[in-house]
Amino acid sequence: MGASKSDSFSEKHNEIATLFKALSHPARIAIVDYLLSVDTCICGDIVNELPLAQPTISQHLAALKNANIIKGTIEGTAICYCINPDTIDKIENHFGMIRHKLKNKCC
Amino acid sequence: MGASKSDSFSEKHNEIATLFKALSHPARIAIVDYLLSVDTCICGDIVNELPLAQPTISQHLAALKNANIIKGTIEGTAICYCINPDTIDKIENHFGMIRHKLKNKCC
DNA sequence: TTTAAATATCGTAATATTGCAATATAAAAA
DNA sequence: TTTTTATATTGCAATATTACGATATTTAAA
Repeated sequence: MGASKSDSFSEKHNEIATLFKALSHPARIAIVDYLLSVDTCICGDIVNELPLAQPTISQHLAALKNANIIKGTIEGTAICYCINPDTIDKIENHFGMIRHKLKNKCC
Repeated sequence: MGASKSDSFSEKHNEIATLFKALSHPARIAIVDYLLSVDTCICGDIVNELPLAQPTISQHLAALKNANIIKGTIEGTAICYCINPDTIDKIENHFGMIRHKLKNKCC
């Protein structure tokens, strides 16, 4: 074996793990950070911001898009990307739950 | 190639990505969830809670421990695990930053 | 000291991820 | 229509992750 036994875990646990996996690479964190660092959605020019080849960045963008962490809108030959606040909410809510449960604990 | 080019990214981005990577597997989410579901720290018996073999769980626990997400204390032959609130804080702060930056945006 | 228990480590096979060159696609500009 | 620009896809090599049987380690109990 070697494949992740995702069938053995709850839908919820798989969903949260998938979101974290999308954020588990420094290039994808850097992309999110960059999208947040500018005032508007970014059309093109993400490739120039990172030390990776264009196909690699395209893959990372696809991973973020697939997890609904970013949204892309076609704008001519370019694509405008921005953060999807709904997904950020989802992750924050998970930590809210953790925080709440931690309140009742000793450690 | 194939290795992650972590040298090309900032310390900060690598650190955050490492935390998310530790949480990017459903088994590890399930472990965190279980540790939160009981009132006290858990000594032993994590193995019985998950549909994975003991060495596999040991590996997942090591991954969580390595990322400082959980802490383990030796208690006889067993080990008592609990969540490390400081690391949860660190992740929450990151989302606080994201949330703050999102406030000024259009999407 | 021997035995039992809980957990860790080793070795290894299966699978997934990362990265990029080459190439394809799609839309605007010339 | 041809060219240019921006992004996606394919194919493949390098590396990382996941899982578990076998075995080692460690400590308590007998």
